[in-house]
Amino acid sequence: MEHFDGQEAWAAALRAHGRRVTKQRLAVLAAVERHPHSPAESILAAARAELPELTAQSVYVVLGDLTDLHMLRRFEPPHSPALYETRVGDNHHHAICISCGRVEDVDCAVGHAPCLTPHWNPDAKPMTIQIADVMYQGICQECQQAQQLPPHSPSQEKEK
Amino acid sequence: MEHFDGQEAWAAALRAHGRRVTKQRLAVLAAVERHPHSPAESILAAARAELPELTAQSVYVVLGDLTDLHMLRRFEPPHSPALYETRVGDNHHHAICISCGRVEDVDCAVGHAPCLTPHWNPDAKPMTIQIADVMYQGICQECQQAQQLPPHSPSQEKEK
DNA sequence: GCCTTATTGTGAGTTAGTAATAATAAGTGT
DNA sequence: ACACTTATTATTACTAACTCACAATAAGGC
Repeated sequence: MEHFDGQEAWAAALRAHGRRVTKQRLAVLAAVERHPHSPAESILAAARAELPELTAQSVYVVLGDLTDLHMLRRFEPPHSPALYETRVGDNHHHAICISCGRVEDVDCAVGHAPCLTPHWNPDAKPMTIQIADVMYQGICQECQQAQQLPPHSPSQEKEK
Repeated sequence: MEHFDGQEAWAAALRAHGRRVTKQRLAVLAAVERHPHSPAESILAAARAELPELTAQSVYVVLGDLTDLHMLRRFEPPHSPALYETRVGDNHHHAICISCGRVEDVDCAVGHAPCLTPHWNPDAKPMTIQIADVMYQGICQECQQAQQLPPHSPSQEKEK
């Protein structure tokens, strides 16, 4: 298997954050890396491929802790459980298809980090902004085509 | 009571959308208008002030339907139930204090609707974007001050 | 290898909803 | 004003996605 270097990199990052290196954490990190934008349940399923005795509660605990450490990023699309990814620190955004739920990464829209300087209303008390989570919601090309098909030639290209 | 005109305006809007004008819907709309950025539970409590027999399930149904009609706007901050507001159609954003949960409205950052044109990665399939939900997360001034107090003069200004 | 304490597992409990159906009442026509 | 049709609401389950308390286990320093 070629996941030795990834393994080591994650282990080093964990130690750097003062965390013990456990197979549960490594399995979760590997699963998130292989399946970006996944909910806890899918991460559990993926991680169990290499660590069958892993429990759901451990996944929740590990995901929460690693998110607090900023080793993982968590975001919550509307009408969806929380999703996780390993791409952190670059202030990128997400586009979600409201029809099929597919998620795409989108680079920060306005250069570096202008998203972090909102225009406050005169009467608002400004906050110190740490992150700007931008969630684009729309319809992906596939779902658009599926909807535009004439009503009497249905359910043929819906497959994947 | 001076909520006659508001009452009538909501009633007209409901009719315009082909919905019947019920006291439940009017109570929910009035409650959301008076308590912007509120979760379903708070809206229920507020609406019951004028309509005690209203049920939680009705509030969920009404909120969902009115949101679909775009008479209400719904957003889901992280670690929070969905919040509702009557300010719709102006593509404004929200800033949430990660410490106390307070929510502020923020006008659209870059003029009119540039938030609606993300920069797609070369290999991504662009979606047709309908809304861009921008969620600024930071720390409000009050929470900031509370945190910066020296550790040995605690819990005095936390009260509201 | 042993020992301390972080980490994980076990099992129950909670929040924020959704779903199915029966009861009610808005608005239309008379 | 009255009846009637059907949207709307109430009632009652039921579920998803977590959270919490505590017992069992195992990392990593000695």
